[in-house]
Amino acid sequence: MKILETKKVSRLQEHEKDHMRPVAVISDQKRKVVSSNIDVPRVRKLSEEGEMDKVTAAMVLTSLSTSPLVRSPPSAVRVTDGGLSSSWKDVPNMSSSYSSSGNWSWGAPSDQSNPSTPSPPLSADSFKPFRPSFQPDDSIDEADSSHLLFDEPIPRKRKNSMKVMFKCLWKNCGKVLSTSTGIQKHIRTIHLARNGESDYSDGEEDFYYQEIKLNTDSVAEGLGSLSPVSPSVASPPTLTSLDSGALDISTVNTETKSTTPLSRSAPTCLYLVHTDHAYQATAPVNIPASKFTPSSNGFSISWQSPPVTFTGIPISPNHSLAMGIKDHRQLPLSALSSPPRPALSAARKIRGEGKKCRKVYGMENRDMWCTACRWKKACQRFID
DNA sequence: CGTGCCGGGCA
DNA sequence: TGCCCGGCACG
Ligand SMILES: [Zn+2]
Repeated sequence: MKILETKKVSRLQEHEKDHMRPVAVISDQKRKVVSSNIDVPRVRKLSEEGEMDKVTAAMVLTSLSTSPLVRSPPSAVRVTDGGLSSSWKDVPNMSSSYSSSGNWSWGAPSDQSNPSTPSPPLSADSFKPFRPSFQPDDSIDEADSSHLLFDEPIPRKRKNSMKVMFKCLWKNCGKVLSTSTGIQKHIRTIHLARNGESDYSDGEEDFYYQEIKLNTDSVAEGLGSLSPVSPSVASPPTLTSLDSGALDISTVNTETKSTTPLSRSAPTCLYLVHTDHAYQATAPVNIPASKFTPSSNGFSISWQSPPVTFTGIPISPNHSLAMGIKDHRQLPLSALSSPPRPALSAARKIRGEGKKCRKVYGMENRDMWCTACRWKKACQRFID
């Protein structure tokens, strides 16, 4: 233990690059190392409510993917407090199943949880009793038989040929594109009505599409299951009709389009769930999430909710991506005739899209990564 | 170039 | 077994 600290200290000192940094704020308890002289006041103003509920709302939206009712919001995009007008009964969440499957002991044997949760300020505490008017007999999935995630014993095994697509989760839109940027642009322009700015992406689109992986072998069946609506998804022979340019064609969701600018941020009020992915390190179990509908094959929904930074590290609230408007065309050649291609995905992993602990918390807050990330293993907090 | 993470090394 | 790092793939 001593040595550990010393080691760490040495490392830090070596790199001592972050002098005035809110770094070790949390790591005090156990390894107070350098924190002795840093001593961050640890102020936490819960000022950014706006950010918060926006995020949460987005999360909710994500969860109820294809919500039954649509009805545009009566008014007041977001009630100040408490006034949330019920409506959406409940949110069937996605499969957040993560049962320490063999590997390392993610369980976090009830340790870290210090009196003052080192975790991000707004953590386990705010466990809101969401679901305002909830009928017990209704929904919430029937079979709560915790079907475990991966069908295979070894989840982390690279599948041979997997193709990853992105499906729009908007109400009646089921568009499927093959590139994340494509789907993002689609969502931005079509659903979020961000038409004005060509490409100004705040992370919001991330919540409205889902990354699906389908085996190239059984492409047909895969698509069939996950595209109940939207005729355009039929998926032409090879790749889908990917193309950022011509996406506004085809299935233009009527209501969303017609409801004028208000339609953006469709989810409206109902920002309460606040799932707050309690990360396994501190708060052992739960992540308020029921199961994903036990339909056919369960593909992984990319949930993830950016934990709303804190301390002032910018991470990525609105990173002004400085991309030119360059034409950016899809090189057509690549699709056809690609003998030496397949090896690409076969060899290694496909690199999950979602931000992992490292990017979220940053190098400086390394102590609040999940153990896996700290050890450069597959992240367990933000699975994808 | 930064990031995710597998394989492997060290205690 | 816990912890960490080299290094590689990938965007
Ligand atoms: Zn992680």
